[in-house]
Amino acid sequence: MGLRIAIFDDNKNIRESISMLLNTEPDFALVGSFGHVLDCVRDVRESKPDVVLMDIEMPGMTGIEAVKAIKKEFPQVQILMQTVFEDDDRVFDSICAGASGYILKNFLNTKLVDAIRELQYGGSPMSPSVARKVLNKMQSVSSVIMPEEAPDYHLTPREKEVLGCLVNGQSYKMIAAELFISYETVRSHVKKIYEKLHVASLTEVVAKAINQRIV
Amino acid sequence: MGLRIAIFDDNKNIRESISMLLNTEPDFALVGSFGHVLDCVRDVRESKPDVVLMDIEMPGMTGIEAVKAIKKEFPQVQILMQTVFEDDDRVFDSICAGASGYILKNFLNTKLVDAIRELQYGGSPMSPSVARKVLNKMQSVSSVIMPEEAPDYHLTPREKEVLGCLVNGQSYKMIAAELFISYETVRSHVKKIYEKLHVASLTEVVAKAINQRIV
DNA sequence: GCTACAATCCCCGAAAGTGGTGACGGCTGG
DNA sequence: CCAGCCGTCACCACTTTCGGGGATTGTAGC
Repeated sequence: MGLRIAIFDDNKNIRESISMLLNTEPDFALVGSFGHVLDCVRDVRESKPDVVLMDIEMPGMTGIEAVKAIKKEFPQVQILMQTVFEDDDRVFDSICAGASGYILKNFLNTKLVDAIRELQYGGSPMSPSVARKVLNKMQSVSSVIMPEEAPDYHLTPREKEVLGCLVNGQSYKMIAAELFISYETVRSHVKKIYEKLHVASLTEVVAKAINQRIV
Repeated sequence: MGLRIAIFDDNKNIRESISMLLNTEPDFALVGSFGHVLDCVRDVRESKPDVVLMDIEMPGMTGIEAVKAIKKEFPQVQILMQTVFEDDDRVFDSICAGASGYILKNFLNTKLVDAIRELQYGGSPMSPSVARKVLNKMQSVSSVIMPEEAPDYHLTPREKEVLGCLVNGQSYKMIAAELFISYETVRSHVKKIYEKLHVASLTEVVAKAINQRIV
């Protein structure tokens, strides 16, 4: 049984080149070749490919949106992006959209078959230069998702509970009702929280709590 | 001029194997070979490598911490992680720590020299299987850093400015002073913001603004 | 020229939050 | 057993925010 492959590329010559490349591999079956992505979901549904080659620069809907749409309907489809540029943001966006590999058009001839094989075996082919961009992006966002050791403010469990309600935008009254305590008690907790977080207003508390992931 | 390389690996045999591998390349210079990372910063300072090969499994300080320490002092040093496992989390942690490449020990013989060359040229060598793990991680965190399509609330520039001050915990008075407008004007803007964000209190505004990165 | 809207300003009454101070029971560790 | 902390509640005086109005200027678009 062969590997079913579909191409999306607005350049007819490239589609034909790829087609010829794939023909050299006996177990590769080209099941679709499309010049635009406007009907990409339907195209994929009908051609049922295992692997999709997607040009990142496409007229109409961009290749990245197409990836999103296809991945949403057919999560198991492996998508290999092909592009002439190594644009940082688009590499990143493609990955977030669900692309599994990234190949430069300059290297289609020499690398395409290998790349597809890698996809087949569960890898993510990408050139080291693209990988570098991915890593850079990753490092730049790691500070966002890991907000350098959050200082411990020694909040008691109850205080954390109140804090959680605050960041949900609840008023003292609402919190009192939810926690089955009096309005004044909520105030007491909030006052303690103010002291411990060294702030003086609700907005500061909420901002600090969210930014430092105390919630 | 050659490329200066240092090795950190607790296995003496591996260090020697690598040493021999590197010797086959005339422009590679092994400037350090260390069995532990306890003095890694000092070792790097003294041996001044361009590229560091770091074993991820090390006694005492872990290789990942070592990467962090080295990168902090010498950000320009390229670090290639080597490991026997393709552990998702550690791959991810290494990248966040600042590693630039990832190579499996099984493939040291065939890939090491190529990998170092890639590093030299500004790439990030990694096997497709490792790349896949990186991509997976990336996709899983993308939802955190891009919290489901941020709707556009059509805030005017001025409103965004006020909103920015709010999430900094400033009171209306302080904002008025900072933006050189009257207290009442600040109120007007805030009222508009309330309408547009469909909220009814400052805390909700702050929470929404931060969580949806409107700031 | 008219409309739309951003940006500025104003007032009032009601609601919510802030700061300080004090108090009570319960539980824990020295 | 007593000091210390958590969690609970209360009162007072004060500031700030909220939710309705309404008003003016200027600018951009039809």
